[in-house]
Parts: sequence; structure tokens; C-alpha cells
Amino acid sequence: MDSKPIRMVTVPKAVIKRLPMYFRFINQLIEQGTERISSRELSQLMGITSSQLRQDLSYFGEFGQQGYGYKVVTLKQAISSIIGLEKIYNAIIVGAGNMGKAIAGYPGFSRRGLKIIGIFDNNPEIIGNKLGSLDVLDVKTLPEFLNKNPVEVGIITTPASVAQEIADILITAGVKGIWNFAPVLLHGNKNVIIEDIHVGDSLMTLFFKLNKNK
Amino acid sequence: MDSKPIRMVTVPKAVIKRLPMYFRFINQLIEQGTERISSRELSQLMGITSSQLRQDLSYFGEFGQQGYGYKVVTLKQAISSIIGLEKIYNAIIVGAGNMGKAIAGYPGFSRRGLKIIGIFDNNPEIIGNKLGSLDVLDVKTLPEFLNKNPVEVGIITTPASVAQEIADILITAGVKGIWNFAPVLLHGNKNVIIEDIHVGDSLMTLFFKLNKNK
DNA sequence: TAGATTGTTAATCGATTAACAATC
DNA sequence: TAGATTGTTAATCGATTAACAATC
Repeated sequence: MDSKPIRMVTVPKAVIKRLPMYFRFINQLIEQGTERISSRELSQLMGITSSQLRQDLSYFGEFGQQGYGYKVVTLKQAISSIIGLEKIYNAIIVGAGNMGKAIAGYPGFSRRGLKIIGIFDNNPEIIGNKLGSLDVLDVKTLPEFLNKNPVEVGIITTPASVAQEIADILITAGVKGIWNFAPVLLHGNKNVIIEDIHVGDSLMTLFFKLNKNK
Repeated sequence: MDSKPIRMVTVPKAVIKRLPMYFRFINQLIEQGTERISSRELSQLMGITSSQLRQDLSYFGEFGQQGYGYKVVTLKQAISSIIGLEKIYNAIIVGAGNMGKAIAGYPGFSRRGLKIIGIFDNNPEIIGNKLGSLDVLDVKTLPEFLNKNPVEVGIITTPASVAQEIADILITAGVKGIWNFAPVLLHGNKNVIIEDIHVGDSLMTLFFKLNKNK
């Protein structure tokens, strides 16, 4: 009766942030046809320490073999499953400007399980336009659309000024997650996960570093 | 002769990452016409602690007054200057796909000092197209263009497979910074600052959190 | 002045790294 | 088996927060 105690530790935020990076690198190895890799080799490719790699993985289980390293396919399968990449999420985009179009048009996202089933705007000149196989719909019809269709993820690519308003509609309709491209802090609640991507912040970080180096 | 010792501490990475957020919120206050704000009030708006706000600012100087708080215009000026937002950087975009167009077309970036002076692609069907006031140029002419024009920032919005190749051209030409949208780790050198924005990583982080919550 | 709030120090908390027993 | 490499513990390092003297 010598069963292992379950380590019930929450996954640190820093580890969560690195999971996509692990997935990217392991994917690259798969494409190259690499079969096995040690934590030392992989960590060197990634520019991190092997301690960190092993420590990070250990929050989710044991995926390697002593003396051998990791089977690349096993690792890919494990990380896909940890992130939840085998699932498909129905999503809608609000804001059919440049960024909205870029998200809708990038094949990498649909390949990872993001299925765009609607795209909305408030501009009469844009409403009705074709975007791939989708028509741009009037944002006035958004609540109705959300009622009729199962939507797990709302993507906000509107100007900052209306982003909260849209978020409120999405949250009221019960979306599970919001992927927010508007440069503003959205207020949600415990039932919705908000993931921000602040492209402008990234540019300012670059500016700061350029400025500092001079 | 009681001059203050200079605190020569390097700014922590975590602080640098927050600077753009400070700028965003202070800007918002300006737009609202707020004149003064305390660290407590501002930190509550931002969802951080007032200790963190004051500690962060203290790496750059003293911008407030005891008993009063911060003058919003003073703070905006200070943070603009810290980030280097009063400067203008000449930039080119490589990759005139959806993301390249989104970056080129977003007015917020030019307002912050990013001046796009060229956009390149390798697709004959795209080369020659107008994008705003710019013609999409053949990426074969990129080295020549970089020789003739002063370019500080190169923006990579190509597929991952060619991103390093483009980065090498940019680095050889002596750009100061690379803003990288390709989902790949670029190898540079100490003379170039590489700032990554991995949109797909952000989506995977959202997926992970959705997955965990179920 | 009295009250408010800064800037800074020191304590706490969380993340990273080094080291190694376990083991393939 | 001997060598290699994992998973984990403990030490170190960095970031955040609490607390308060200084002072507007």
C-alpha cells in the first residue's frame, strides 16, 4: 500500500506562460523528425536552463525516462493535452478592422482549435462584406447571435472606447473566455477568463529598450 | 555638500514590462481631464498595489509630492520620456499578409512614433499593391532599401520558416530593433534588440485557462 | 498645523537554479 | 553493468508587499 502522495500544488503563473513556448519547440522537433531529446538539449534550444524545463514539466507529470530523455511524440501529446489543444472552441470576432481580419485569416489559429463562426462590426460600410466564408454582421445582432449559437470564446478587436461594452454583452451571453486585443483593462467576473494581448505595449517595450541602449 | 548618492540599480524586467500599462492608464486620466491622482487611486484603477506603483516609479525618479499625490501631466511627461515616446523611429515591415497590413494600418502606432517607410513581400501577386501610401516592394530589394534608407526598426510578420533569414538581413543592415510577430525564437546579437509578440502563445494561454477551469 | 501621501527600507513571497539520489 | 538523465529537494535569487519616517 505504498501509493504516491498526490502533489496538489497549483501551477505557478510563470510556468503557465511558458507552456506555449514548450509546445512551439516540441512541434518544431516533430517537424524535423527528432525522436528523442534530453532536457539539456531542449533547454539549450529554448534558451532556458534544463532545471527550469524539468521543474516546469514536473507540475504536470512525469514524461521522461532516466538515462534516456524524452520521447518527442510523447511530450507533444502531453503538452497538447495540458493546454487543451485537441478541443475545438467556437469563437466570434467583434471588430472587423485590420486586426479582426488578421485573426480571422490566420490559418494557424483554426489549426489549433479556434473556430471562427461569426464576425461583427458597427460600420455600415463594412457590414455585409465577405471575409473568407463569413459575412460581416451588424454588431446590433450580436446578442441574438450569441443566443442562437454556442460560442465559447469572444475576440475583441474593437477600439478601446467600446471594448468594455462588447465585453459586457459577451459576458452576459455566457462566453467562457475573452481574447482581448483592445488596449484597455476589461472588467469581468469569476466566470469568464480574459486573456489580453496588448500589441501596443509590446511596441512600447521595444521603444524603452531602444531608448535605454542609446 | 550634501548631494544624494545616485542609486545605480538596474530596472527589473518586471518593472519594464509594466511601463506601457502605466502609460495607458495615465493617458486615460489625461483624456478624462483628471489633474491629480494618488498612488492608491491609480493603483486601484490598474488592479495593482500602491506599493508596487510607487516602488516601480522610484526606479526612474521622484514624480509625486507627499500629501498630494501625482500631477497627471507631470507623470505622463515622465513616463513618455522614460519609454522614449517622443522619438520617431523609421521602420519597415517584412510580410504584407494580414498581420503586416494590420500593423501598417493601425494609426495608434504611428501616433506613438513608429513611422513605416517600407513594406515588403515575396509573393508576386502582392508585390506592387498599394497599402495606404506605400507600395508593397519585392523582398529581394530589401538589402538595397536598407542601404539607402535609415531604418531603426524591422518588423517581421512573415511565416516562421523565413523569419530568421529576414532577421539576418535586418541585423546585417544594422537595424537597432526587431519587432517579431513570427512564432519562432530569433537569434540575434548584442547590437540588436528583439522584441517578440507571440499572438499564438496568447491564444494557447487562454486555451490552457479554459481547459483548467472545466 | 493636521492630515495625507510619498519614497524607501525591510520582510515576505514566488520563481529559478544547483545539486543529487533514483533509476532507466 | 556503466553512463546518462530524470524528477525532486533545497538553496538562491528576484519581485512584491507592508510599513513608516519624511515631508508637502
